[in-house]
Amino acid sequence: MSPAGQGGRKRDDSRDDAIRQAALKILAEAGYDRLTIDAVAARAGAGKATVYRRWAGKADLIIDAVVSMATNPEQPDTGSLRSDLIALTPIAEEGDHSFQADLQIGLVSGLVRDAKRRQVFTEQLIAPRTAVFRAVLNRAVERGEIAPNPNVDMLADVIPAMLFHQLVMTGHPPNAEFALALIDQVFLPLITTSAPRPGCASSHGTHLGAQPLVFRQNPA
Amino acid sequence: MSPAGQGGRKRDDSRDDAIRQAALKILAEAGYDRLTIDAVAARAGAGKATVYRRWAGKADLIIDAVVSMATNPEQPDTGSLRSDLIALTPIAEEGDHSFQADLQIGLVSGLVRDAKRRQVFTEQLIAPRTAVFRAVLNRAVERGEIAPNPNVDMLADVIPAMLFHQLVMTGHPPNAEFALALIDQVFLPLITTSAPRPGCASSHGTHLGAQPLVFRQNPA
Amino acid sequence: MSPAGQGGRKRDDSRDDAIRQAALKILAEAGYDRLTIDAVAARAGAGKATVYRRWAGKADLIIDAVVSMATNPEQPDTGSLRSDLIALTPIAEEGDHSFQADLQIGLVSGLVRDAKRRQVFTEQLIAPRTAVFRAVLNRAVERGEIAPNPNVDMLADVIPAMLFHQLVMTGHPPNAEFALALIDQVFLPLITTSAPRPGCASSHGTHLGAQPLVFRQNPA
Amino acid sequence: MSPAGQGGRKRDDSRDDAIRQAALKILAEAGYDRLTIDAVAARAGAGKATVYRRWAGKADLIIDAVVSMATNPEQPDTGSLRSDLIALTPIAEEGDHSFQADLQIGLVSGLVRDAKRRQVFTEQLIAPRTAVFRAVLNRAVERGEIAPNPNVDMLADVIPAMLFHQLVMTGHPPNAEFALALIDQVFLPLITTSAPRPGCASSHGTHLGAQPLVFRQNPA
DNA sequence: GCCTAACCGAGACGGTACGTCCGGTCTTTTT
DNA sequence: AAAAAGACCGGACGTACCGTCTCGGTTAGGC
Repeated sequence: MSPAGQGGRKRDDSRDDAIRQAALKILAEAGYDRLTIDAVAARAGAGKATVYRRWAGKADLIIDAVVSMATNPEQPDTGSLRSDLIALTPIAEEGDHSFQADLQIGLVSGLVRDAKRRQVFTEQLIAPRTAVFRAVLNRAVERGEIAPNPNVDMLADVIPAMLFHQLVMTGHPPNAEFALALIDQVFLPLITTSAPRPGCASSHGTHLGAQPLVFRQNPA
Repeated sequence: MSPAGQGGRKRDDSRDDAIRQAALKILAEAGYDRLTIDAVAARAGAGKATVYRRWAGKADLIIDAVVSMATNPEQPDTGSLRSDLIALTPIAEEGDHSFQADLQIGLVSGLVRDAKRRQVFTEQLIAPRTAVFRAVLNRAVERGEIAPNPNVDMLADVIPAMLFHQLVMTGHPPNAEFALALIDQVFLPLITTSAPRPGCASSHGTHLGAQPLVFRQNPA
Repeated sequence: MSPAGQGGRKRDDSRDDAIRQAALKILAEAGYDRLTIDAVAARAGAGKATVYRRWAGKADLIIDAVVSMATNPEQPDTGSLRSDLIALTPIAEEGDHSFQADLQIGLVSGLVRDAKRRQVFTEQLIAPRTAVFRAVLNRAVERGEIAPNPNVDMLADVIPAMLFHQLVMTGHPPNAEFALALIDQVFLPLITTSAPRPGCASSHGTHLGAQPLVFRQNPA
Repeated sequence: MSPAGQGGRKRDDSRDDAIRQAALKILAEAGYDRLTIDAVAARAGAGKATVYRRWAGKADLIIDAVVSMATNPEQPDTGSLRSDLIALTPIAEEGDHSFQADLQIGLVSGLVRDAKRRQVFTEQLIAPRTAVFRAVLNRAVERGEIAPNPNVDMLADVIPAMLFHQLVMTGHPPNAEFALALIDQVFLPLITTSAPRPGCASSHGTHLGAQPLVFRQNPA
C-alpha cells in the first residue's frame, strides 16, 4: 500500500540532543577511549537501538556531538589586525585544560580516520574558523595594514596550525604567553613582508622531498 | 632457589623486529584501531605472550615500532637556507600516500592519549626533526643570511606544524607544490624579517582568549 | 470527554484471522521461539499495536491461533470400540509431518510455561479430545463390550499420552503402524480386563518415588 | 609448522562443570526463559566466550547440563513386577515440585526443537530410563509373572508416557496417588493379558487417521 | 651430558564493549 | 477510536579484543 515510508512515529529530535549531551558529558568525564555507547545511552535515558538508528557508531556520534555543540567563532572587527588576531586566538580557560585537550585529541584521535568523517569534521568545525581568519586578513589588506598576498589561505592557517601542533605535541592547550609570542614574533612579522621574495618565485625545478615523512615503507 | 633469574633460554631478539614489521604492515593496511594484537602476533608468527613480554600493550608496541623504524633525518648543509629547507621538507612519494597518512594519523590517533607515551613519541620522533630545523636556522644566522632571532624554536616549528596540519585536515600528505609555496611564500619572508616589530613587544597586558578552543564546557 | 468510549472506528475483526493465519504459518516455518511478533504483524500486513490490542503477547497469540484453528474432533459411532478408536486416532497425513510436529512441539514448547495459559490450552484443545475418547469408552461399556471401570478418565488418556510421547521423543508424528499396534496390542487388551486386580487396591502404605524425576536438586 | 592444532592451553574441564552447575542453579531459580547466558557465566565465574566455546547457545548448554547431571536410574530387583515398578516410578519429593516441573518442561520446551538436540536428549536421558522399564518387564516374563509379549518396547513406554503427559498437561509432576492408580489400575491389568486379542491381529486394511493431529494445514 | 629456568607458539581464560535483535509500549498520520 | 507504520526503552544475544595464564616443547647457560 505505502510504497515509501510516510507513516509511522516520527523521530523524536529531542533524543538526538539528549544523546549528544550525554556523550559530551561522558567524553569530558572519562575521555574518548573510556566512553561507551552503553553508558551514553543509559545517561541519556535512551536505548542502544536509538543511538545506532542515528549514528553508525562511537566515532560518528562523537564527531557529530562535538560539531553540533561547537560555538561558531564571532567575527572580530577591532580596527587593527593585531587586536583582531588576539580576539580570535583561542586560549583554554583555567580549569578547562584537560577537557578541551581531551576533546580535541579525542577528536583527532578517533574521528579523523576515514575520509567521510574527516570531511564533516573539517567542513563543520575547521572551515568556519579558518574563514574568520581569512576575513580578518582580508580586512587588514583593505585597510592597507598589510600588503596583498596571493596566499592568504595558507597564511591564515599558520596560527591554527601552530596552536594545533602545540596541543598535539604537548597534550595541553597553548597558553596566553605562547599565543602572544606566536602573534607578535611569528605571524605579524611574516604578514607585513609577505610579498614573495624576488628571485624566489615558485618552483623553478627544485627538487624537495629527500626526506620521507616518517620512514620509507618497507618493501617486504 | 637462585635469588635472581640468570638461567634460562635467552630472549630471541629477532622476534622484536618481526613483530614490529608485522605491526607496521597491519597499521598501514587497517589503521590504528582496527589493528589487533592477535593479528600482529599471527602475522609475525609469534604468540601473544611474546608480544606482551616486550611491550605493555598496543600503544607501546606501535609507538616503538614507528620510532624504531623511523629514518633519522640527515643534517643538510647545502650552503643556502632555502635549499637546506627544501632538502629537509618531507614529501610523500607517489603511491606512498595512504600509508604515510594512515601511519601518521594512526599515531596521533592512538598514541597521544597519555602523557608518558606522548613524551616518548615527541622525544624520539619529533625532537630530532625539530632539532635539524633549528640547526639549519642557526647556521643561516651564522652565515648572516638571516637576522638573529630569540624565538628560533617557535620559528623552527612553523614548517612541521603547517605540514602536519595539512595532513590531518586533508587526510593525505602535502605535495611538492604545497611545500614549495610554504617555504617561499610563508617561511622565508617571515624569517628574514623576524625581528620583533617595534611597539609590539611581548604581552603588555593584552587579554586574548575570547574564543573558546572549541566550545564552552556545558555547566550542566 | 465522553465517559466511556462509544465513538470512533470499529475494530476490524478480519484482522484477527489474518494475524492468526500469519502466526500459524510462521510457527510452522520457524518454530515457536524463532517466531517474532514483528514477523507475524508484517506477514499479516498489520501493525504491532493491532496485535497487542488483541492479545497480551506472543504466547497468548499462538495459543489462541492454534485453538481457534483447531478442528473439533467428530464423535465417531461405528458400533465397535475398535473402529471408533481407529476413527479417532489422529495420524499425520503424508507431507504433513514437519508442520504438525513443529506446531505441537512449538505449542508445548512455549505455552505450557505458565499455569493460566496451560489451562486455556488444556481446556480448549486437549479436553475436547479427551472427552471424545471418554464418550467412546462409555458407549463401549453401555454396549457391554467392555467392563465398567472407575478410572475411565485415566484410561482415556493412554492413547493420547502414547501418541504425544512418541511425537515429542522422535520429533515426528506417529504413523499408522504405530497407532494400530497401540490400539490392538496395548489399549484393547487393557480395556477388556480393566477390573482392578484383587489384592492390589490402591495404596496400602507402599512407598514409591525412590527415583527422582530427573535428578536430585543440588543442595548447594 | 603445526598444520593442525596440537599446541595451546588445554581446555580446563573444571569450567564445564562449573558452568553446568551454575546453569542448573539458575534454571531452578528463574526457569528456562529467564535464564541468561550472562548470568550463567557470571555465576560460574567464567567469561561468556568460555561458554560459547563449548556450547552453541542456551539450548545446547541446558540440555547438556541436565543430561550430564542426571542421575542414572538404578535397576530395581525386588522379586515382583509391581514392587519393581513402584520402585522405579519417579515421584517428585515435596517442595521439589516447581523445580522438577520447570526443569522438565523447560527441557521439552526449549530443547526438543531440532533433530540433533532431541537425539541427545532422547538417547542420554530417556533411553536409559526406558531401558530399565524394559528390563523389569523382561524379568517379569522370565519369572513367568506375565505372558511373553512381542511389544515389550511399547508397553514399557506406557508408564513414562502417562507420567509425562500428566506433567505437561497439569504443570505439576504426578503425585503418589496418580502413580499408584496408574500402576495398579492401568498398567498391571494390561500387562497380565497382553497377548494380542484373537481376531485383532495387526492391520487388516483398516484405515485410521480420519482426524488430523490438531487441525488441517491451511492450503493458503 | 644433564639440569634448570626462561623462552617460544598456541590458544583458553575472565572481562568488557560491541552492534543486532526482539518484546512490549507509545506516537503519528490516515481512515 | 482503530488502523498501519515505525520509533521508543530495555535487555539478551553472540562476536571480537584485551591482557593474562597455561600448555607442551625448545634452547640456552651452569653443573
